[in-house]
Amino acid sequence: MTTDSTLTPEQILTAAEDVLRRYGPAKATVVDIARALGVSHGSVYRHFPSKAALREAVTQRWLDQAHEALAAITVERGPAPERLHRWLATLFAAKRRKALEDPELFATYLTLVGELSSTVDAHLETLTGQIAVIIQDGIHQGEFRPTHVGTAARAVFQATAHFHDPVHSAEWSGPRADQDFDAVWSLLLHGLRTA
Amino acid sequence: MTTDSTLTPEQILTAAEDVLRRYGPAKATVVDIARALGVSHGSVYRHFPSKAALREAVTQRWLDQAHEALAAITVERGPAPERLHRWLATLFAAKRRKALEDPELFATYLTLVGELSSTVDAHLETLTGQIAVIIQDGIHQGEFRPTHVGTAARAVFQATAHFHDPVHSAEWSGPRADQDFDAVWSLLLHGLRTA
DNA sequence: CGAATGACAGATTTCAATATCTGTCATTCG
DNA sequence: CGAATGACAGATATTGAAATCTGTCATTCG
Repeated sequence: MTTDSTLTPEQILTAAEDVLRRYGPAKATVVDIARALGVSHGSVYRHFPSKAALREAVTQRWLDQAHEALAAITVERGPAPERLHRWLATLFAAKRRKALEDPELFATYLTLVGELSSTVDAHLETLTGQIAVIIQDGIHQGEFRPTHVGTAARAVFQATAHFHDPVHSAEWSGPRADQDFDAVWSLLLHGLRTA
Repeated sequence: MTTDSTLTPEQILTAAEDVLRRYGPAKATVVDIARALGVSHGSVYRHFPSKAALREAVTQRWLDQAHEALAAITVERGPAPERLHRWLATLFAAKRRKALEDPELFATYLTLVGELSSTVDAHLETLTGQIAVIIQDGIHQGEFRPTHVGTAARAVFQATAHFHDPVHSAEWSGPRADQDFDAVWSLLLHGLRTA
């Protein structure tokens, strides 16, 4: 049922997302969210200890959904170089799409990045972990030079940070961005490959 | 003479730098700068058309001075790989040093980056141009694979952006930063080298 | 005559009063 | 008895009036 008699965290999260989209991260209040649900704002605090925790949960869910395609690529069996390229291109495209289609929630995410780094750090570790898996596969396949995969994964992530880092989202428009990404990718690919 | 009877742009820039350092970019006013010089604020407007132009000139001068060592490395004759590494390390170190030693002027620069991109773009073009020169030398020396030097230079600059981009200056502390830079450099070096 | 001044209008910033919000909790509701 | 309420205190945000600043220009100064 969509209109259950008891209030669930998921319902609150969805309502919060709507309110965030409508009012933006600066204006959205817990009272607004409670009003959207037809309950008192005290009830919201039964499920989330603070507004910050609620915002964090919204962002977490939004981020997980935005990145779900990446996990799939990670566990594929094909050639690692192609998979790594596709993984990075997908990450880049997902961030760009979200920034354009859902600017209010993207702004919320950007705010979160600035104030609460632990959630973001965890996410970044998940992402570099996925890169590490693909690089490991590439080494097994004989496509990539054997190296410390963790170090290499961090390097690949940071070298492409300019293209997926939300703080640079303003520079992601235009065809130049894709050209630039290809140029960096080309360099990284040669760097990872066996001699 | 330090206390000439006529007001020169250089005097204004130096006074502006002092005021900026003392009050920070948000509080410093043209009236403050004029007071520091013992003149009316109208006089300042004889030499600079606007406050924005004055701030831009201050940042320009500060940036030029911060990067002067880079131009020297560019025109050296030694092996390109070592020079490129040193060039990048110098850029990284210079940014980091300025951020720590001169936080108020660094904040001014950061403000400028956000609002007036043309000056910054010009600076960035100068820097990528220098990278291109070194890569070109490397190709001549047979150290680097022949490629479009402009494209490769942009790629190198963007792949290392995370380490010299002022908006990420908060992440430049600790030994992790140097390790990460080395890992990215290693990847880029292999990518540039001849097979 | 060129360089500097200071009064001025409009734009921006400050500041304090007011309103709203966050988070708590004793109480009510089912 | 657990879930929801709404009144409350302290923190934060909004607002509008006053102060300050930016940029101009007719005038003065050397």
